[in-house]
Amino acid sequence: MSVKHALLALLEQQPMYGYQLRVEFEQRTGTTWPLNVGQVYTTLTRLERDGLASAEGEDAEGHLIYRITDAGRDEVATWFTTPVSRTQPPRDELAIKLALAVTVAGVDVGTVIQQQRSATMAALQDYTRLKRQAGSSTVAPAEPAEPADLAWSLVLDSLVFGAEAEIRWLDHCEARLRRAAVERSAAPTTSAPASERSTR
Amino acid sequence: MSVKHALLALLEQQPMYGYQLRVEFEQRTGTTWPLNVGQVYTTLTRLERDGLASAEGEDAEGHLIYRITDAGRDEVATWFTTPVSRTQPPRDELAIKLALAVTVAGVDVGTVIQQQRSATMAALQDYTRLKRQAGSSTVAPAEPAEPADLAWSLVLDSLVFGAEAEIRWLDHCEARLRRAAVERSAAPTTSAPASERSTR
DNA sequence: ATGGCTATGTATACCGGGTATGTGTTCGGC
DNA sequence: GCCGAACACATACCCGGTATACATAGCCAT
Repeated sequence: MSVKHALLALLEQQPMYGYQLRVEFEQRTGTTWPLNVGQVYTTLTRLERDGLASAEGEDAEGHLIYRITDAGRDEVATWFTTPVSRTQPPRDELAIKLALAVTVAGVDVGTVIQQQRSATMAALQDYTRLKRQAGSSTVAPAEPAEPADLAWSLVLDSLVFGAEAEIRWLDHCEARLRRAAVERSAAPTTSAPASERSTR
Repeated sequence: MSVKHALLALLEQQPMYGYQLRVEFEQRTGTTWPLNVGQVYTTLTRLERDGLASAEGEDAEGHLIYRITDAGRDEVATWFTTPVSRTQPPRDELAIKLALAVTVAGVDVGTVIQQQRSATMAALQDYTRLKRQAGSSTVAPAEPAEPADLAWSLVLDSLVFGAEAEIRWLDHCEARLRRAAVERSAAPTTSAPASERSTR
C-alpha cells in the first residue's frame, strides 16, 4: 500500500503523468527502492478505478496527466495522520529463517548467524559509503539543501538503523543460544536459577 | 520467498500434510505472522510444480502427504547457508511516508513523527507483555523450554529490536529536521540563492 | 437429541505488489 | 547519418496474501 499512497501524495503537489511520478519518487528514495515503471501505471489505473485520482487528458507534450480527487486528498491526509501499525508487521525473512534454524535438526545455527552478520556488516558499510557520496554532491555544506536530498538521506539513515538493529539481534541470538546450550548440558533436571542479566 | 522455504525446511524434518505444516509454522512464529491456510496449499502446489516436493498419496486418516525431494533438500541447504541480501530490502512503508512528508508541502512532519513514535512505543509494550506471557508458560515445570518456544521468543526479540531501532530513527529524524529548520532560518543566503527554492 | 460452536482439513477465487518485457519516440554524441 | 541512452506508456505474468466456500468431527449446553 505504500506505493499507492506515495503516488497519491505526489499528485497532491501537482497533476503529473506516469513517468514523472516515477522520477519524483526515486528522487526521494534514491537507489533504495527502484520503482518499476509498470507498477506506476497499474497503480494509477487502480487509483482512478477507486476514485482517488482521475486522468485529465493530455498536456502540451501529449502526456496523460493524472489529477488527485477530493477523496484522494482525504486518503493522503489519513495516511499521514495514521501511524503504520506494527500489529501485523511484514514477514521478516531473517527472523523466520532463524526460527526455523533453531527448530529443525541438522542446521548449524551458529554458522547461519555468523554469515548473516558479515553480510549485514557489509551492507552497513555500503550505506555509509552512500552517505558520504550523498554528502559530496553538495560540495561545501554537509547538510543537504534540497528537500529531496534530505528525504533520501533520512531513508539511508533508516537502513542504517535497521541494519544495526539486525546485528544487535544476531548477537543477542547467539548469546541466548550459547546460554541455552550451557544450561541444557549443565543442569538437565533441576530448576536452575533463571537469573537473566545480559551484558548490554 | 520466506514462506516457501520455511515449508520446505519443515518438510525436511518429516513428510507432512498442509494443515499440519501451518500448525508447525505458527508454533515457531506465534501470533506474529499468522499463516493463512490457503497460502500453504498454493505454495505446496508450486513446490510440487518446481520439483522441490512431491505429493505422496494419503496417510491412514486420508491426508494428502507431501514429501521433500532431493532438489528440495538442496534448496533448503542453500537457503540456510546464503544470508538474506540487504541490497534490495523490502519497501519500508514508514520510511517512504517520512520521505514523502518532508518533501510535499502542507504536511506537519513533527506530528507524523510523534504519532508514529507513540504507536511504536505501544507496540513495544505489547511485545514485552507477550514476552512475559511466553515466559510464564514454563513456570512450574522444570521442562527446559521447547525449541519451538525458543524460536518464538527469538522472533519476539526481533520485533523488539526492530521497534527500538524505529524509535531511535524517529528521534534522529526529529533532531535532523529541527537542525535543518534552524539553519534555514539563520543563514538563508550564504552563496547560492538559486539552490533554495527550485521546486521542479 | 439436537442445535450450535469450535477445531480440523482442503480448495479456489481474487487482488495487489513486483518484475520482465514489448513498443515506440526523441535527442545528443561520435 | 547512425547508435545508444533517456523518455514514455502498456501489458503479461508470477508470487504473496486474504477471503471464502465446503466438509467433517467432537464437544457442550439447553
